Amino acid sequence: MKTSPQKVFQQYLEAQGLKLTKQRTSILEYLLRAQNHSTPERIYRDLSAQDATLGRATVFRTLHLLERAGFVGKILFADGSHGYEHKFARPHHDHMVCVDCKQVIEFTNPTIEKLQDQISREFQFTPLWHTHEIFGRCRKCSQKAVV
Amino acid sequence: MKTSPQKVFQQYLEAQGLKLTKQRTSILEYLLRAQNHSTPERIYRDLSAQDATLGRATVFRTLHLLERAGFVGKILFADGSHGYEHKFARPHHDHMVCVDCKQVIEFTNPTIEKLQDQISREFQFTPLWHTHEIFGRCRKCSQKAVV
DNA sequence: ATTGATATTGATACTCAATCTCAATATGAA
DNA sequence: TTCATATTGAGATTGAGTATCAATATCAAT
Ligand SMILES: [Zn+2]
Ligand SMILES: [Zn+2]
Ligand SMILES: [Zn+2]
Ligand SMILES: [Zn+2]
Repeated sequence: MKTSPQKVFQQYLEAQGLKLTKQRTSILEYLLRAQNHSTPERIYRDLSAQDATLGRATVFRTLHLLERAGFVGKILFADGSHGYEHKFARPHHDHMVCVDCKQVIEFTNPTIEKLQDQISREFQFTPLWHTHEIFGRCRKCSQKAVV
Repeated sequence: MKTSPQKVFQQYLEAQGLKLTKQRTSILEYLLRAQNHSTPERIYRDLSAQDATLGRATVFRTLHLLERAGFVGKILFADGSHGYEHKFARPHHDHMVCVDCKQVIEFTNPTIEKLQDQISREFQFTPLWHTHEIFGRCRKCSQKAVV
């Protein structure tokens, strides 16, 4: 039995008494397709090129819905803006963001994750999620920057 | 010989060919005084209560100036907004932010810091700064939330 | 202390992302 | 097919942050 993201989303909506609409499907599939991290504005621009009636509000509403459901996560950019990435069949990871070329490198470090839990426990803090981003210059941009 | 934050700021401005104004001093001192992390809007509201002529733009400009100089750092809140904290005579630290009462707990973990450098090295990434925030519920709010 | 080049300021207008409103529409259970 | 209700999109609105620019403050040189 195969559980596609679409199916999982559908089941989530059903469980919440919400409806599956073509807009929601279309935004979900955009995120599944996307290589880089997508901004709301970019999603809106790209999708409304296909379907001119798509509303900006729906894009924001759907992203919030997906975020609440835990199907997408935020990524912070160096300028303070942010984008989204889907979390279907992808383990938790954090980001290194190049301040020059905006490239995003994903990393995972089990030790850091464990230490975060340990620190939380020390403070009797109940962790729900975290943001861990290293800003700097990627290999290529580091070399250029020396010049 | 004592170097007050004010003195350090003054010297920085001088070195940059910038001028020391009463607005800049006043914003710096607000940050030094502040216990909690201050938002631009809060700073503007509080300071303009004293000096009704203070402009919003000056608050933003000064915060950016202080940030560029490395005298203040950002803190991210759970709703995506952010505040500032001064960095005079305070070692680097990261944050745990309570999603209920908004309380901010500061933590330091040398192992995590070292691991970040190590990861960066692996990717030949040159780290400049990082944001590491754990969102969740503080001790008090965790207890309430069980109810 | 006065002068003057220039950095700074604040009022205002503006931008842009994100949200709100609400009438029209789509969904899906019955 | 029906119909209660969840959803949508156009357009208005908010709110944080920025740009403009004439008036002002700073500070180094006199
Ligand atoms: Zn992590
Ligand atoms: Zn790069
Ligand atoms: Zn740190
Ligand atoms: Zn709390």
